[in-house]
Amino acid sequence: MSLDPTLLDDLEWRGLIAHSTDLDALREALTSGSVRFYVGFDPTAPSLHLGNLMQILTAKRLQDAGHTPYALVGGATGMIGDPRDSGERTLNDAATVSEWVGRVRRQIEPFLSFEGANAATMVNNLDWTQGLSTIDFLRDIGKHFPVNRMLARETVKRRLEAGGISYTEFSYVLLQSMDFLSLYREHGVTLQFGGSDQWGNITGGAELIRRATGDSVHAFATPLITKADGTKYGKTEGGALWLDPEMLSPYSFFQFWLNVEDEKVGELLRIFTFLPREEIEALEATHAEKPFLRAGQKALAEHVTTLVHGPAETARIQAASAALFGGGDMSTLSADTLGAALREAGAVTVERGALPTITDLLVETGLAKSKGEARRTIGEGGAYLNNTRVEDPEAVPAESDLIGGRWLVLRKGKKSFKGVEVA
RNA sequence: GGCAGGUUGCCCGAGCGGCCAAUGGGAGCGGACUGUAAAUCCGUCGGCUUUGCCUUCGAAGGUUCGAAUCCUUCACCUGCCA
Repeated sequence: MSLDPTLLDDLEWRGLIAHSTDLDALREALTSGSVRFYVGFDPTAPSLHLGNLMQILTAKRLQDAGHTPYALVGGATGMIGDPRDSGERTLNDAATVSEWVGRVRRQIEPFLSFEGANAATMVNNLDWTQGLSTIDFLRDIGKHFPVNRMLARETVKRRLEAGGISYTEFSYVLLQSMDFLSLYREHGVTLQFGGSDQWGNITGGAELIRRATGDSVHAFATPLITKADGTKYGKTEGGALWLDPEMLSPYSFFQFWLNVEDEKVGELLRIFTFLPREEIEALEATHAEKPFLRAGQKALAEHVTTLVHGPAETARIQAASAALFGGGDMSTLSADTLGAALREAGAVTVERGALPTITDLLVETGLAKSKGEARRTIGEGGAYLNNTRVEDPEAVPAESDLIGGRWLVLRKGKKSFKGVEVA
């Protein structure tokens, strides 16, 4: 595999480097041979999410440019949990963490190539921590960490002000730093990157390597993506923006990208797609001129959904979105088209001849969490059957409402659709 | 270990015996305006068999006609002292 010398320029142009160690030294390393690099993922949930995707794609960019990935899933660090501002984490038990390790691995694998000269390797930090004795850990690792430096870290400072931090989480940085040292010694890994919230842990590792071996290694951090108003990204009605289709339907995933704010489209295209620079700049120009076309959002939704859920699924979602958001008269749609669309959006089946009220249907489809909420939605004028507003909470759909003889399209607000199939 | 303060709905935070399903802000949800945007404005925001009923104010008891509000015990958190 030949090296792509423009890699670092491309990463910088895409805005993927928020912090870094000496960039000139890194550039030198990246152009003189295949650099072994690592990026870590802690199994703190059964699925990875939006923020992790940025790291996965960045790893793929590096591999595509000829460098060698070590993808670390934190079976050990996941047992501890890195400190975050929202306070002390609840510890997960070993069985849970171990199951999540497997799920996270399977999510990462499709993005990397495990063949060829720069094949990727999956590693688990449990492998080099579980046999380590406390005394060895304190002598070999702990000795290199001045507590005054650890206390000065931003997250720790904030936690101390906001009510304290346990020794467990305070020690997290030692574990992650040890990972870098271990991968450096065992595999010759000389570059680590991660999210900017991990920057303290990442530099901790680089510093540990320097103190323990005298060698200097490379690191960079990707930026934290925020909405235009500065708040955190990655929320949908279902919670975080999960990559697992069981936890967030591909349809909702697609919709998330399609609804991205105008100001963020360019940034997200650069970070989350592999489109070349000229194409992204052309999209941005189109977008600036005619924002109402939302060409940027459409390209973004299509490309990212294809990366995560595949081209076939993406095509189905696009057809579904077109059918549901096309407005107008739904009764002209064929039952097949509509059925496919509604299964993407989510659908429930009810028995023919025993149709429940609109209120009950809103609850059954999950559009409303309780009957009270369903009634409220109807009272607010936010409930629609086949694109027609429903005003009576006790209304029952008629046989003549069934599209193609078996489908009802239930909508709450502007964007939430669910199907009801009468069987 | 001692002393003091705290624990209220998704989050923050009022309430300090009846007028409390509980002020206010944020988030969320719906409507209007739009481009399935942003901003703004309006409404809504425990549950139900909904002119009423049921369950909520860290947990369990108690006082009272009546408690989120008073008392007791327990749990957890914070600060100061040791």
